[in-house]
Amino acid sequence: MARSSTAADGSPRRILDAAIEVFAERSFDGASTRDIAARAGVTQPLLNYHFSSKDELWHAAVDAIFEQLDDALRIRTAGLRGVDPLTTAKLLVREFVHFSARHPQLHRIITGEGKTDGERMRWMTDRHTKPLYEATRDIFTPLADAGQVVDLPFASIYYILTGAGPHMFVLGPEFHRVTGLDPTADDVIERHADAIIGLLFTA
Amino acid sequence: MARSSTAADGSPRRILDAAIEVFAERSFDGASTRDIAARAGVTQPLLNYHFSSKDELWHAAVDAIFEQLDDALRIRTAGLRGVDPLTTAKLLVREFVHFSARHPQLHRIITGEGKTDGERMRWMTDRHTKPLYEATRDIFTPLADAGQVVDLPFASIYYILTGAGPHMFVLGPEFHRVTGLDPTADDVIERHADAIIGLLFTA
DNA sequence: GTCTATAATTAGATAGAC
DNA sequence: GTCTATCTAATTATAGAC
Repeated sequence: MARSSTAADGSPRRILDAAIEVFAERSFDGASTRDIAARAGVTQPLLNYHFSSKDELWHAAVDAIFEQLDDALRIRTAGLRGVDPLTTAKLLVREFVHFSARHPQLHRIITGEGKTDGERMRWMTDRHTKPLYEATRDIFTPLADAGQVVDLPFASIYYILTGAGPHMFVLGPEFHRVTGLDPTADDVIERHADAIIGLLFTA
Repeated sequence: MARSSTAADGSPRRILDAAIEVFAERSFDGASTRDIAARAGVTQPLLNYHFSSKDELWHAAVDAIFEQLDDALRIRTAGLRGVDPLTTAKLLVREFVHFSARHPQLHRIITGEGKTDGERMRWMTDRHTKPLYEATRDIFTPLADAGQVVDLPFASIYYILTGAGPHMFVLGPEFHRVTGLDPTADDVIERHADAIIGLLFTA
């Protein structure tokens, strides 16, 4: 079991949590190590002590946020042995929407890096995004064969799910200003999960 | 009629086009005015001559890219007087997906700024995003009343459309690496537009 | 209108005390 | 393990020649 952390641990953990926040908000170039250090309550050179460079800190932060997603999805499926694949898939999609609402940092980082073909994008894609894509495909393919999922190529389904699911939370401040709704409110999150599930599943 | 530009004009226009590119790729903080100047083929102080600061250049770039969207949508609806509202709405959604594919910069900038509650986010939302939201709502509301649109609150529909529609193009490099598909290929774009329309409209 | 040169600030990283 | 002090490089913006 891995630390999901809400802070409280030692300096490395607090630095990592602050790094996730700042990298998500400002992207890699815009994030300053001084800002990260300030939010972690430590001085800036301490980041170089625990993580040897800004680049390595970024990699560690991305590992940590993806690990939090993996944990959330794994916990959701644990002890679901007898449940049918369709119900399991819907529960996973619901958990994914909930996670995106509670941790908009993940998709903020993904959209910050996935748009340019650089070293960081390739590392993140090979290590995290592609395995997630393939695991999701393995769950959806039998359902699609059984006609229980909307009839679209899986690539479309995946990018519709990961686009539509987190978007209102990624743009939380904008969403609130435009609609007057609170993207952190339980009923808004639940209704959005219902909407995504209703769109993607046909059974 | 406004310049849609593919470059070729004077320095201010070339600087603006380069600024859209770089702000989209690296977000505001990560974009350097030297990089923008280099891509525009001018020296860095010239940006301050034409646009007085990096901040003003950003505002001008955002106005320009939203103007390009407005132009594309306006041209699409021009001379569509006799066409019924449902067909018009579908054509607009299709045009929106096409625009997002050809100009992923727009939603790269939106996701870069809409995630933090700052001065730029508020300006962009009040001036561009909210009016677009309201115009879209005016088109969808009568269709929803007639049962021709999926039965969801409009806020959900809008953030599903603007999340799912552009996402594979915003993450173009990642999408290509994960799926092997080319997000600039005409058939990929067309099929994605079909998918979005199929999901949102019930008639 | 566009350039070169440069000022003022801030970035990431290192040295060394404790 | 954490700090203060500081180095070097890169940032935005300005001054002034042409």
